Amino acid sequence: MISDIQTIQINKEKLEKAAFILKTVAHPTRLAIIQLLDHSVSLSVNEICDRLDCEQSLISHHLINMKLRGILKSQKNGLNRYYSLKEKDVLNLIVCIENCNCNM
Amino acid sequence: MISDIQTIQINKEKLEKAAFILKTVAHPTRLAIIQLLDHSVSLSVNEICDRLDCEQSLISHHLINMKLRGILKSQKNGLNRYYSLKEKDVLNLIVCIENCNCNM
DNA sequence: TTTATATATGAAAATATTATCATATATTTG
DNA sequence: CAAATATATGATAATATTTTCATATATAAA
Repeated sequence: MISDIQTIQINKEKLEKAAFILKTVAHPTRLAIIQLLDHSVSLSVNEICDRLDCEQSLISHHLINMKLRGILKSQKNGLNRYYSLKEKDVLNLIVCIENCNCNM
Repeated sequence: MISDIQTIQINKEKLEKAAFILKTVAHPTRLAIIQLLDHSVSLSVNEICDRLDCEQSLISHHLINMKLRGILKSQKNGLNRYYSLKEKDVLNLIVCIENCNCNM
């Protein structure tokens, strides 16, 4: 089938999913968490709080949110819960943006 | 200098910029606009409205916003204003997400 | 110069996200 | 078991984003 130049199929559902992932990542603190986790196997909530100099509850909310959205996974060990990247793929996003010359 | 495993330098300003670009793109309608523009040299506001079945003023807001943030550029011709991608690089973001298996 | 058309603007309303705080829960240790 | 510690939870407040609507502006055409 010859596709009409004017007719680009926009898959609404796909775009919504994409936007959803992007939104999850589009926050300085959450990007920072992703970077931290990229450099270690896993980190406890408190370790992340310390490194980012950020309040426990706020970090917890972010972590749970990112886990819920499929970007992180976690594992409990004693008192601690260790979070890690579930999808290393998200790191590509960060590389993309860094290479993106959107001049601001 | 030997870098400490524990000490990953998080560049706050850089992350804020990255989050800013990501936020700009993290919206279904705006992703759709980017896709449309990727497939044509440029499109007028009305053309975009029609294709996305979306109200003029809303699209206009989105377009102006994306232009302001360095993702689009525009050119006026008579009554129309034609928008186009300023940075083809942003398309990589979309490819990244599509390849990202964040399971949701 | 009136009329029609395309786009922009700006305020207000609707909605979503993020941060804060107080406290709950779970686990470990003494 | 009581105390200490790590994390989670949930309500609320603070902010930010998105949508809507009414209208302004600019250009073209009759």
